Amino acid sequence: MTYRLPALNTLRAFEAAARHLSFKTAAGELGVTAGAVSQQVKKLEASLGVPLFRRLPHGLLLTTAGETYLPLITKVFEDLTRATELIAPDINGKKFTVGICATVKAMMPAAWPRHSDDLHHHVRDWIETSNVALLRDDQLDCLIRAAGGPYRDLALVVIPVSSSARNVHFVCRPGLADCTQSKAIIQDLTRHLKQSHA
Amino acid sequence: MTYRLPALNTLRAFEAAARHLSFKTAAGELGVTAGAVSQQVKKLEASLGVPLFRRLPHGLLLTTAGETYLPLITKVFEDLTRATELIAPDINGKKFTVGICATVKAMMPAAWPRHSDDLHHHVRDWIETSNVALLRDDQLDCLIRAAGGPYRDLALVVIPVSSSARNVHFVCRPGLADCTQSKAIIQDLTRHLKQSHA
DNA sequence: GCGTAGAGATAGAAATTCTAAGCCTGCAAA
DNA sequence: TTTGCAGGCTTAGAATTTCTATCTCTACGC
Repeated sequence: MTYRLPALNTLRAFEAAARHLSFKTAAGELGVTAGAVSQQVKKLEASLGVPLFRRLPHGLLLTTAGETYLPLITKVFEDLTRATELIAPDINGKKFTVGICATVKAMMPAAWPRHSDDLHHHVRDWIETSNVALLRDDQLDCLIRAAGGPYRDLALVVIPVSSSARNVHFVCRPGLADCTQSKAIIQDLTRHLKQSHA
Repeated sequence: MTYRLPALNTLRAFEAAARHLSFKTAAGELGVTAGAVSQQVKKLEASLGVPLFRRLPHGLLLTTAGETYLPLITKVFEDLTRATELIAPDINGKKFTVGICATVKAMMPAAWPRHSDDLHHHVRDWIETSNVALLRDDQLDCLIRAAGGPYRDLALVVIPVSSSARNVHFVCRPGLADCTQSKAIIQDLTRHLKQSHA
């Protein structure tokens, strides 16, 4: 039972690019540069012997083959995600360890995050720091800090702060940018920052 | 829609190792060393946070998690193979370009392979050569030659030849070792060699 | 006991993948 | 028309990942 498959990582690039019809956007989702996605897709097309995209000067279109392939590949990734969650719930479900810098902490209501609706479902620990390196070591799942950067290969969500204060940055590894935990934290953060500085 | 998945190539290693309950055999199937498979599997287990195998001094057992995971992952690879064949039939179906060395050619009946049952379904071209390098360039899909080697990262099927003659080697890239084409060629070769040298 | 088979660790080599530039094309606003 | 931009392509070299080669260790069978 030998499978003759294209390189698996190229499929990841294809799937994201095809969903967004853009190498650049896909690159953002995957946390790499557009050139990397372009190369991966080209490699996939070469190994299949079939073009998957039509490159237009301004964007992408799927070929018929790509059109056929996309939903099948998406389903494969969904199945894979489900299978993985089944045996390793932690991979998507584990509570976050969150870093937060003193500046932002000072901007929040005194009782936060203790009084936040259901943040405790998503967060295990709060650590006062602004050290981005901890994200790369997996010592933190995300970091909330005053605007800074650049963060290179990390994902950034800018949380707008009205009035004079500097914006707040939510930084994490790209894969974690829109998981449940990140979304919950960002939403709560946004709401409180709006109230405090209205 | 960001998937949080383990590294995809590690799944390939897990799937093969779990099917064979052996890193060594899996390594053969994948065309790498056992150490490489061991490392990939360890990486997968680390990223899942769950052990998939119990390592015994003489072999492997699946843990409950591994037991659950295997059929799901196998199905993913099957789906992937089907999807890929759908848009790129060539990837599994293309006819082989076969190299055969003069020595072996001389051992075969004069009319071979012309008179072989249905080898023409599987072979596009026959080229007289014994140059293994052509396999790596994809100029050949497989090579039939007098015993030699080692072939390093290539797969080898030894075709036993009775009596005094040297064995015959069927060499190809690992992924092609047991696809339809290879099997058909090996079977036909074996039958004729047995007849010629009985 | 002794030989062997298979898994684990590790250092260095090999291969893959990513980035960083610069290029090119067409759209859109001035 | 010109200028700015957005997005894809290409390429060299850097960074990272993966593989090999070696050696060690444990149990099994003779």
